[in-house]
This record gives sequence, C-alpha cells and structure tokens, in this order.
Amino acid sequence: MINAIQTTTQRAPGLAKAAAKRTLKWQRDPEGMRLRILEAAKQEFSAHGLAGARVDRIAAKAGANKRMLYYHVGNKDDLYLAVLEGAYDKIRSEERGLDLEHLDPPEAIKRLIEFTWGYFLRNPEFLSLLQTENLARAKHLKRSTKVKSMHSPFVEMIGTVVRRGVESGDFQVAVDPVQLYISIAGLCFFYLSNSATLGVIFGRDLLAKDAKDERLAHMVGLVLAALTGQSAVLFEIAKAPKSRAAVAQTV
Amino acid sequence: MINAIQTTTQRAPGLAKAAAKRTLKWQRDPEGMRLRILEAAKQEFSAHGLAGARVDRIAAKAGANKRMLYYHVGNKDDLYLAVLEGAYDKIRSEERGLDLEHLDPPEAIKRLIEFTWGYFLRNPEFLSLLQTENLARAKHLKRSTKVKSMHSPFVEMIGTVVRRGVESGDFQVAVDPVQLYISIAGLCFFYLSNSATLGVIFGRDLLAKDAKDERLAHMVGLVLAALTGQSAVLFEIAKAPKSRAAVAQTV
DNA sequence: GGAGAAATTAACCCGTTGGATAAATACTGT
DNA sequence: ACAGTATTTATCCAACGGGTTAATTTCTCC
Repeated sequence: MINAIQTTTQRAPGLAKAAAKRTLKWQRDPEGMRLRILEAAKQEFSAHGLAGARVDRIAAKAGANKRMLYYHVGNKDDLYLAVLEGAYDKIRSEERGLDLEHLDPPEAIKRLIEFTWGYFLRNPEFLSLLQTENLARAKHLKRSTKVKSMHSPFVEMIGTVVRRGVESGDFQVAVDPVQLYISIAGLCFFYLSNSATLGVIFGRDLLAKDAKDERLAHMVGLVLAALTGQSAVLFEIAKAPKSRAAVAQTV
Repeated sequence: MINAIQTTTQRAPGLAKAAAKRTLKWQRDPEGMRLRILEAAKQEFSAHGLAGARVDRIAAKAGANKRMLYYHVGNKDDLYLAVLEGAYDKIRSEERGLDLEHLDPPEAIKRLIEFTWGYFLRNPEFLSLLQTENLARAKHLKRSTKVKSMHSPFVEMIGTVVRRGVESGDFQVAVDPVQLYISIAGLCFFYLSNSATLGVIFGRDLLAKDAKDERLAHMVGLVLAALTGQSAVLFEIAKAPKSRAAVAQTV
C-alpha cells in the first residue's frame, strides 16, 4: 500500500543523472514522503486514537525521520486534522460517484444502503477516526474550514429519491432526508464500529461473512419496508440472496 | 453526585467518639473512597478515552491521593475495566426493570425505543465508554468474565413481543430479534454518539430539544412502519407529539 | 490504653513522548 | 561547478505520566 504511493512520485528532470549516481544516502521525494506520512498517520490514529497515537510510530511506519512529520505537515494535532480531512474528502468524492437518478426509488434506496455498508466495510479506519473525533466532541473538526464546506451529496439525493417515490406511489411517506440519511448511516455504522463489544456479548463473530450478509439484508428490508409498507415482501426479497433460515428460525 | 455517594457510607461503631475528636487530618472511609474513585474514573475515561485519561486527574477529581487508586482498585487498566463493568451492570439492571409483557406489541416496541433513547440521553458516559472500548477492539471486555455473563434481557423480550405481534396480526414479519435489537440501539447510538461531527457537518445543533424530539419520532415511525406495514399512519402518530411541520416541509 | 492492622499521604523514580536544534545531504538554476 | 535552497538525518531535552516506596494517621480489638 505504501509502496504503491511511493511510485506515484514523478521527479521531473535530472532522472537519468540521479539514477547513474548510485551512492545516494537517501532519496528526495517530498510529495511521496508527505503521502506516506499521512497514510501512516491514518493507520496510527485509527488504531490508537488521538492520545494513544505515537509520533515516533508514525515516523517509523512512514519510513521517515520524526522530524519529517513536523517539516511536511506540522505537529501532532495538525497531522490528525489532515488525516481527518483526507478521510472526509475521500468518502465525499466516492459518494458523488453514485448516481441514483436513473434507478427507480426502492432500488435507489437499496443501492444507497449497500454503498454505505460497503464503504464502511472497505474503510474501517474511517469509522475509527469518526469515533475518535466524536470522543473529542468534534473539537478539531470545528476548526476545519475545509470539512465544513464538503457537504454530503446524499441528503439532496435522498430528498429527490423520496419525492420521486412518493409521486410514483412506491413510497407511502415523505420522510425527512436528513433523518433517513442518519438512520441508514447509523444502522451500518453501529453494527460495524461496535462489532467488537457486541461480538463479545452475543458470543459470536459479527464480521463473519454470513453475519454480514444477514445484516445487510435486514437493513435493506427494514428501511424499504418502512417506506413502502410492504413489510413481508421486502424482508423476503432482501433476505433471498443468502441465509434464508435465520429469520424464520428465531421466532 | 459525588456527595450523594459519600453519604452512602455507613461507618458502624465508634461514630460518636470520632465526632468528638475533631483534630483529624483526614477521614477514613474505604467504601466511599472506592465509589468516589470509580465515579471520577468514569468521568475521566469517558471524557478522554483510555489513553487520554490521566491518573492524576482521576485522583484529584475523587478528592484522593493518587496512591489510593492503586490501593483500592489497581492500575490504570484495572480501573478502566472496573468502570466498564460498572457501566454494563447499570444498564442491564435498568433494562430488567422494563416489562413489556402487558403492552400490546406496537406499544411495546415504542416503549423499548423510548427507553433506549432515554437511557443513552441520561448516560452519555456510557456511549463514550462503549466507543472507547470498541476503539480498543474490546480488548479489555474480552478478559472480563463478569460482563460476558450479563446478557441483555432485551433480545428475549423482543423475541416474545415480535412473536405476539405476528400472532395478533399487528406485525407482518417475524424479524430476527438480535437484528432488531442492534438496529434500535444503532439508530439511537449513532445519532447521539456522533452528534458532534454530524452537528458540524449539518450546521445545526442535534442536541437541541426540538431536534431530539424529531429524531425520536422518526425512529419510532421507521421501526413500527417496517413491522406493521402502516407507513403513513405510524409516521404521523409518531410525529404528533411535537414539531409536526418538519417532515412535510422537506419534501 | 496500647498493639497491630487498615487507610491515607507525601515524595520520589524512571521510561516515554512530543517537540526542538543543528548539521548533513541532495537538488536547482545559473 | 558553485551558490543557495529544499529535504532529510542524527541527537538531544524538558516535561509528563504511570507506578512505587516509605512514612503517617486512623481504626479496631483486646
């Protein structure tokens, strides 16, 4: 992963000359270094939180000298904020790529839930960073002008989808898009971010493939059932792809 | 709050004699001290996380000498685990007090959501502690035999309610109680534990009275609509108590 | 009323950690 | 090829933080 970033570097001129001179004690690569530092910092902050993160470990992981962190990014707090901003930037950019306009409303909502779920699964550090920042009551985020201007396109998207759904008769309620957004995020977020403690309490692995499939089916069923009023049918549809036994058994 | 605990102490004999001798340099009160330490530790750990917590601050807040923490509870980790176990103990005990048996199924689900929401609102430190522990991937919880044996009565309660609801025709689906439990907890938890970052992003105070009322109404509406299939009606009912404008406006 | 145990205080120890300083090395333009 | 600048390294340090040691005060029981 870090290697991939390193190769990103495009040193413009004098490349042949530098390659010939093979007695270099170290490479010079500001952008690459900065990226490696931020990547290492992301790992460290998400693994240990803000207070638990160690500047020396970040430097080591980035293959850099500790002084580099201060040179390229700033002190520990600056580093943390840069990581946080990067994380928001990334998810917002992926969110924009998801166009729900051409899907029929129930399908669009399903797609939205699947995306949110998938993104959280693929980016567990994002969840950790959010947790950390909320533990700090968003102290750092409040000072970030960048993040404040990065509005999630989802709220508008949801608004449009819901409106279309009500008009087409697919949905029975014109639910508030912000509430729905928070609900979808919450359904996904809580399960994943708290899987450790929940796993201990329930005595089972919530991150096993089957468990995750079952969870996704449940969430899609729950939200779509609420919107369409077709409880039974939708829960069945959502459940179909996998583990069809689970629900019936339990009751 | 701390004072209330202090008074808990019941020093058995020799009270009159001790009261007479007024040249005491300090009081002797093991149980009271232990409680004050745990209360202070709870505050500290929930405010700053495990790594961010400061042993000296805990001592100061407890009105104790630092050495007392080690004498009465143990090292920092022991202290943390004790707090965590206490937090679980408290919520489980309150959960047990909630009997849903005599309510009709939709009312029971509503009550369940309201309790969860209310408990989280009244005990924000519990949310923080959970976040902290999950950040640590439940490392400490796994070692706790106490917590593992403290099963939430909710899963069974929900199972019974759902079964009754399906039989009575109120509910259209026999949803998995564990999934429903996680969903309800997640809907409440995410909104509250992430209110800081969400507040910054949406540019509004999610903890204002109106916002909280609206959220509760939404959650009740969402879950009950999904179970009963009565989307429109239930969202209206849930919304009724307060701010009736919000939902209609947005779409 | 005094001896031994329990509870509490004061002071210290030492590895860790964020951050700083100054010197060395690579690159660029001229 | 040389001067000046940008990047990187090696080393240091003062403050902090968890934990410990030893002495002091209170309580209990006989």
